[in-house]
Amino acid sequence: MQHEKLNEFNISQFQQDLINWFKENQRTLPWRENKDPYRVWVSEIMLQQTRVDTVIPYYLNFMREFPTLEDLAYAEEDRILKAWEGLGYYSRVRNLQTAVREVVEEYNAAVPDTLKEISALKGVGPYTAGAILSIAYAKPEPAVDGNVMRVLSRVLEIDEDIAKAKTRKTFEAIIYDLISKEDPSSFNQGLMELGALICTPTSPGCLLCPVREHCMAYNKGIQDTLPVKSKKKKAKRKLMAAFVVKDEDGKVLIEKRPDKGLLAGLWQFPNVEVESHSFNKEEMAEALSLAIGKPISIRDRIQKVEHVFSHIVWDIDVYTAVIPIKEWEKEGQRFVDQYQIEDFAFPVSHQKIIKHYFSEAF
DNA sequence: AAATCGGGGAC
DNA sequence: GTCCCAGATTT
Repeated sequence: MQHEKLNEFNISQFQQDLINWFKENQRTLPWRENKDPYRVWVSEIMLQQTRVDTVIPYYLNFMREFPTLEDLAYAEEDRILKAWEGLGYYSRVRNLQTAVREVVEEYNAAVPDTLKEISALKGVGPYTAGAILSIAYAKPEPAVDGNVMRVLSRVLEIDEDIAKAKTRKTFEAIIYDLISKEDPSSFNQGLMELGALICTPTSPGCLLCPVREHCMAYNKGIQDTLPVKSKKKKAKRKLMAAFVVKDEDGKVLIEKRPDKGLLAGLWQFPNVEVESHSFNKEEMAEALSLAIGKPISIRDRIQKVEHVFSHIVWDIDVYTAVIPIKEWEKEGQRFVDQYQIEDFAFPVSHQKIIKHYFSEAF
């Protein structure tokens, strides 16, 4: 039994109009050069919650560094994180490597082509599984992302809240009936490309839309009221103190973040959360001692950094400190100069500190 | 079901 | 400032 939303809907004509438009108007993108499952996979992970224009240079560099599944499987963690530096959601690349290693070991380096097997891989959720299966293996599986929910909410006048997790299942159920069995790749990519180029979040270009005739929202003139999406609450502010600790050679102390949680595995300057930003040298010295496990006195406050995440805002005061004698370098800590520091992956917030510190004569 | 997990670009 | 982006995982 077909989904009720598709009664009186011309499915085959919709498929044809969408696929023809996609074939004529799709952008030339590096991951569309061929259908190599590994290349498709990497692109889909990078594209999660990330714009095409942002991904392109990262994708080109990543495929140059890790051209094959095996290259990625055997790479060191600091190298893959460096390749991901600035892209955000860093667990994506750690999960990708975990999954690639499983494919090498369990599937003889061939990306599995069944929903059950591919969905079991780390970091491969419902969207990514459908995207790889349809694009690389021509399997008629739905790949429901934000674009698809926006486009179909308008075409079929669906007013479920797309911010709710279960709403994705509604669209998946519809797409099983709607998807082209002859060309599921162009169908899925066509929906996404349409969302990116025409059926945009604000002021959709309906007059240029290839499926305008099929669109219930357009025919009612209510395309601007869809999709329905509840708002998320705003980020919480955290006051931080970060420290550039310099040794007698002018090298600075960096440390590796824990392998779980926010910015896992990236490198940073020692830092702590503070109650307030009053510049009190004794207070800050105590905070620094807590951060690196050594008593050291503060020299100056040199910079203020504000960094906005989705759910947190870091308000960082940056201090310098000098140690007279270099006497330690514990596990997960390094003293590096301004050239060595380039080999380590830093969160953007601390890249701002590097840039400022090494461009001035402190 | 809600929170966590980055960063940037468009408005 | 707000929204949202080819989402997945954890709580």
